[in-house]
Amino acid sequence: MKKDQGKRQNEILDAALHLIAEKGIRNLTIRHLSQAMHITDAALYYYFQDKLAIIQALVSRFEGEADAVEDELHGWAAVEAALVHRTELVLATPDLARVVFAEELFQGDPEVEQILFGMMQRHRKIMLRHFKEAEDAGEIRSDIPDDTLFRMILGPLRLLIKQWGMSHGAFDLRKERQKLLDGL
Amino acid sequence: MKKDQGKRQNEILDAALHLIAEKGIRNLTIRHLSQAMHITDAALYYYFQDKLAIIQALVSRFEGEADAVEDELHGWAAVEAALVHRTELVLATPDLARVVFAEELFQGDPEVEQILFGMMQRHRKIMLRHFKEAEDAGEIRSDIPDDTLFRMILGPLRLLIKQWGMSHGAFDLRKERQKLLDGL
DNA sequence: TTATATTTAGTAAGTGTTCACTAAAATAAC
DNA sequence: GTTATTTTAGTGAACACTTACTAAATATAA
Repeated sequence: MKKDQGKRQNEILDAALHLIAEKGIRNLTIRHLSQAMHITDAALYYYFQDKLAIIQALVSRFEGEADAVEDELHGWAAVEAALVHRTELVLATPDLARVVFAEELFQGDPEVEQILFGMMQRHRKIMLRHFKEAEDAGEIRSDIPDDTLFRMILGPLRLLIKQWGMSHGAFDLRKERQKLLDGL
Repeated sequence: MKKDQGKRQNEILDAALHLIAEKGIRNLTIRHLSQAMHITDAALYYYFQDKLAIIQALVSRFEGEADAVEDELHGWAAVEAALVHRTELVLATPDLARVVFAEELFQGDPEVEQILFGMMQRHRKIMLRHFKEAEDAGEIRSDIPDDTLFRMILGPLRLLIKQWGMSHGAFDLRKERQKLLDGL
């Protein structure tokens, strides 16, 4: 169980993500996953301890991708960059669009829920910091509470990505994202 | 199979909603549902043809509640009323908060997906009509495309309700809703 | 040969669903 | 007003199948 496990593990995670994107979390079963990988179900346990480990790895991997923060930017520019980064991430991995903002999918798995919750909190903190900078720089109104501001900016983005995912990429995500940024 | 089936059916739907709100859609099984009702699993089939019928009834019932439209209001007032109505609905049935905007929960059931899609389209049309009226009345900017406007208003509301649901009602939904309306 | 990778063959529990049957209540016939 | 019939609301066992998971044997590659 040594060297190239990581590579194969990633292939498995890709397949897992695809299964979820296709038909929801209920479709992510050991059997389906092994069939998608063209191996036996038992073979999966060579790479992951159990099913939970697969889901956890999936979630963790996403956080790694999502938090490629651009530390050079500040204020409103950083907020914009974050929104752009999210949509680009989704464009690069369309399966993500049907999973990213679907926290309910993992409802019932307390351990996964906790990981997800931690992720959201971290992300929220980063955004709030950017807001503060933007307010100080006079780039945005300062009469709106931070949490409300967070909802007013992230809410539309989430809905946009969700609509795009549900429609299976039926419209131009970049174009709609730009319209949204113009509006905000 | 006649008269007061409706009443018992509704009790079953309440229990079903509760099960979903608790631990996600995976927790809605015939066995769990029958146990929650303190009857046998077989008895459920006295009231519903199959499991799909239960989910369909649940979704349909929600639409009935959600579309209690106030036809007297127009323009921005109607938009505001709609947002208020949604939050009040959620407050009245907190279990809803963990299910309402979680379309992914039903991913994979094509029939349910279609019902849900129809619901969303109808809702969207109603909102767009209100937007048009509000624009004509000069109550809101008219330089933002309708779909973007829809996302900018409904997105934050969805996120707000979702956060409230995930936190199990940890904050004052009415207060946060008001802050949101002030911001918009 | 020795790690690495995968299969075979199985487990116990859970899934939706159907079946034949029943006690009690409401309805109809006499 | 009692008897006969039907409806209501359920039970309990079985069905065919899926779930996550495991131990042991086996093939593949260095």
